[in-house]
Amino acid sequence: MSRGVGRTWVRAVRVVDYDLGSTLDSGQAFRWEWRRGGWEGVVRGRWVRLEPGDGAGFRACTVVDPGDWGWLLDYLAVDVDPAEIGRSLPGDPGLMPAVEECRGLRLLRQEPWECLASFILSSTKQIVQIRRVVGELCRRFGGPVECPAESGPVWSFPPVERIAGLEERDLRACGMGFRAPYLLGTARRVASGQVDLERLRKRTMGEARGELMSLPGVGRKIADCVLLFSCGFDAAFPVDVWILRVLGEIYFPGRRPATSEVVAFAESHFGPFGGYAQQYLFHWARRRAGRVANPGGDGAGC
DNA sequence: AGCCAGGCAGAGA
DNA sequence: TCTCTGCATGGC
Repeated sequence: MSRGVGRTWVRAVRVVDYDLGSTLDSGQAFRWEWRRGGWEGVVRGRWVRLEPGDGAGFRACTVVDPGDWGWLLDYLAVDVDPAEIGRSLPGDPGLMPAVEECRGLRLLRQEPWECLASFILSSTKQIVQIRRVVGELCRRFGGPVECPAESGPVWSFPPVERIAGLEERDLRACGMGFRAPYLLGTARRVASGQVDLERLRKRTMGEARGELMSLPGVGRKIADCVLLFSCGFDAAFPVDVWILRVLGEIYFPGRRPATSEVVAFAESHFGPFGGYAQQYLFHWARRRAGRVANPGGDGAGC
């Protein structure tokens, strides 16, 4: 619920090599918006504003009591050390520019349902379009989230039970087309308790992937996105059209490898932090192609 | 105007 | 197992 009065909580987060723009606007999450010099979004049901700092961190603001801020620091993965990841990844010449330029990018620890639903809606859609459909889904079926008047209104991501209770036409009205029955079918399976998204992170990556791929509209790529962006499996390596192209350029010059070949290669080549390599390459390739606005960037890269 | 987008599922070889 | 196709919608 928007309101014009009320107090604000502020926390200075001290962290090096953290770039909010490349983290929040690299196609992992679809709800963050750049407004008046800060990134605004909803994390664990709370409205949050994040303002870039002087290079040694950033500033976080909420309008409800944030407690110890642990929920936000966990979501943003501020505990992750990019230097350790850089040492773990292979020193391939073709990979190095992406690793160096995207050092400040973190993999978020998102809520599984929002992540899964968003990526079901992502298939053969451009990121700008995914953002629009997800926004429409929240506007129609989410609940009000308290925020400053000048930032609102803001809605939560609809709970799985809410989506499960809708009809296919309600979802199609959001502009998601043929993905509507996939989202509805998955929502109903999750809401019924047949699949427990919260427990996926406690299982092996292979088990969690199999569970996700049993859901309608979820294949290998979308399953890997959920493993990587919400379950903490940093070795997961989603292969989409961008990654297919960029890995083709670097590792398969002169031919066009099949997706299955690239998936198998990535699985054995990049190691325990392969997912970071994947996101570095994805963001780097999209930035190179001029598909990232990069607001608030310092001009020095990602 | 036409090609393509952070794919998936089903059919046929 | 691999390849091909239909699927809604809209950006560039």
